[in-house]
Amino acid sequence: MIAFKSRLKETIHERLRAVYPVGPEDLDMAPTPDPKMGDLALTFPFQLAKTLKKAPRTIAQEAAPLVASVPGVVRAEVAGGGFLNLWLDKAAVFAEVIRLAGRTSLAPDEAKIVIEHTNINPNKAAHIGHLRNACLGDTLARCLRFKGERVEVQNYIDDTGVQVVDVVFGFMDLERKALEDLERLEGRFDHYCWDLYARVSAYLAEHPEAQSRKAEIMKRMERGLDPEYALSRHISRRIVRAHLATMARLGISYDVLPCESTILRLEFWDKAFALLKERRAVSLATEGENKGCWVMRLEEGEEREKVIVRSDGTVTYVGKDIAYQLWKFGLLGRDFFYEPFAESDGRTLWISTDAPGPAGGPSFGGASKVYNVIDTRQSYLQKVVVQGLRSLQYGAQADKSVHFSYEMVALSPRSLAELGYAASDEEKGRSFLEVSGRKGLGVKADDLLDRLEAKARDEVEKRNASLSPDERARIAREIASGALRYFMLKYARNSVIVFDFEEALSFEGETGPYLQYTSVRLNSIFRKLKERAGLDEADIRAPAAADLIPPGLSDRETADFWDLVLTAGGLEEEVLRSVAALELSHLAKHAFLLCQKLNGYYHQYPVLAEENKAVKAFRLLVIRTVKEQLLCALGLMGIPPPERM
RNA sequence: GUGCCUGUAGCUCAGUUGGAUAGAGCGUUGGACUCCGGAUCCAAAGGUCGGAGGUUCGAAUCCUCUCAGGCACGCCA
Repeated sequence: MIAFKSRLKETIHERLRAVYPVGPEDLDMAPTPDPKMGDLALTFPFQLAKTLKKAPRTIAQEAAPLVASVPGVVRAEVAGGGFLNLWLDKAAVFAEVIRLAGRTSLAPDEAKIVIEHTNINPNKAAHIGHLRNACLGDTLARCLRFKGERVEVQNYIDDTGVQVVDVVFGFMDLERKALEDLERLEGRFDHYCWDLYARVSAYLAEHPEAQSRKAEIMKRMERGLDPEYALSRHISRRIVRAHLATMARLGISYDVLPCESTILRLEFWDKAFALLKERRAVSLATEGENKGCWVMRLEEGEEREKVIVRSDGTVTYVGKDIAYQLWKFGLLGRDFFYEPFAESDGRTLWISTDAPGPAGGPSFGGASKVYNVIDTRQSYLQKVVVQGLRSLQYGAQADKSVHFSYEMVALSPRSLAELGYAASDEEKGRSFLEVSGRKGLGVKADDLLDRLEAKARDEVEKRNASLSPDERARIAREIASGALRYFMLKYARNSVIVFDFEEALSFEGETGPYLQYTSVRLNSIFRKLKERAGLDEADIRAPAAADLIPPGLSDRETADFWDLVLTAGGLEEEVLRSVAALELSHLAKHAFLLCQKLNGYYHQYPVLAEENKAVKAFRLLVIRTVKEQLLCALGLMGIPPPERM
């Protein structure tokens, strides 16, 4: 459809260019507000009115005959103050949509794209905020792959001491547990640490003197001394596995897990630091409050500078991030070593190590474009990182460093009550509250998924009692996953999601299960088709373009069919728009709209009961084609389509 | 204080980069053929797009001012 439209645009431009001073830029083709007014509206008469000193309407009238004879256009008419509206050749468009249904004619723009997402600190369970990150990142990856891009997904693991030291402290001092005790702990380990982490935070607030003990643990961890080091290693690795399991419930997976500990041990920073000094991107502050630090001057604003290396010689977070970003682009001249960490669907997930393993390991990074999926609160730091690249004269890479930012997931007062959280007076006055790991305040990803699954299981049981319990459980998992993924995608990224259980647990209206239900209903039609007529869905053949639309189809049905097919054909365009704006809610809304139209269509026009054979075949072809587009859209959003539900 | 983001129906949100009569979902009210599944469909009610100026053929969208809310600005990560 996108190819069809660009061919159309090219031809129109060629015709107009002969007569008017129009560039391809002036030639926007927008949908009309009402299908009665045609399919596409050209607005160039307005743009030309000034230079030609003619009324837009006159220009439109003159241009109409030029445009009306373009292949694919059946009619052109002037409307309003100077719009030139086009009616498209329905059969030709339908034929194109059938040909490309579920596929794409798009081509890649990049040699290789790296997407970094999820990035949960390995000290506690994943919560709803992390889910938003992972759903956005995974959907972006799917969209880019659909477009034909080569995509590598990285999940960065900050496994250094600072992240896990609180939990180590908790196990050692508050719980008096040794490594063997941890290994024997059953149940969800990350959930256990969630509670422990909150307890430690509360304890440290009450007992400031314990800070020195925590510092001591930290030191021993950094020196690799047991039992502290062994404990921290056990905790972080086990929690990473728990996070992976949580994300797997949503169909989210990764190619590689680069670890901060490896970045340090392989001295990525030293290499980056040498580069920064060599190219004078950082300088040693000799006076002022940053005396003794290596700082980077920030371009924008007044003379602000950011500390990159502290006066004690250690590197800050931003410094490490610059090194990591350089590596992603293959600019560091160094690589990690890798070893297998897990297997899923026959694919190996690799984790970075500091020592070479058996020969023939993979290699990662070296991208031409990098997306970092990180919430908007880190905008400032991401800007500094990009500026670091620019200061190193890697302007091209700086331009291709994209911060995919999004707003946080916060908790509604109702959710707080449901979680049993006692809000302070100050907190009570607010319309939402931020998730806080320190306070143990938040909705754990697994808990939410569990609740969704339980609810879905009830519903499935009501409707599909004849299915086996295993089957029902599988369907419930798919519904839970679809509900959650759609929920995370439907909001624009700059909108704070004020999390509310009732909304998140809804299966009606604009929800994932609604989309899934649409595809299930279609399955049902095709299942019955097979039973009654022995005809398989895949065997529905499209006639030649001239015979696609049966003669005598009512005007109303023609209009409804056309609306549906135009929407279905717009998927590619919608994906491009979503990726360009990093606004994946476009894709979500589009899929929802498609379902609304599809549901309305087959409700109004019975398929199997239709007696006119030509009309019946036509309707079958329509819903089969649209279903393929719908499945494609669901796949892009990672929403599983159950066979029944 | 500086920077970024947000303000649209009772509630939660869209609004195709400036297009024609501002749209969904939830909630409310009223309806749906022994029909392919009611997690569905149809209909009604509900709006000075925070406010005031400006830019032009045309503004929810762009510019200025202003009000309200959120976030960020560390030798934490």
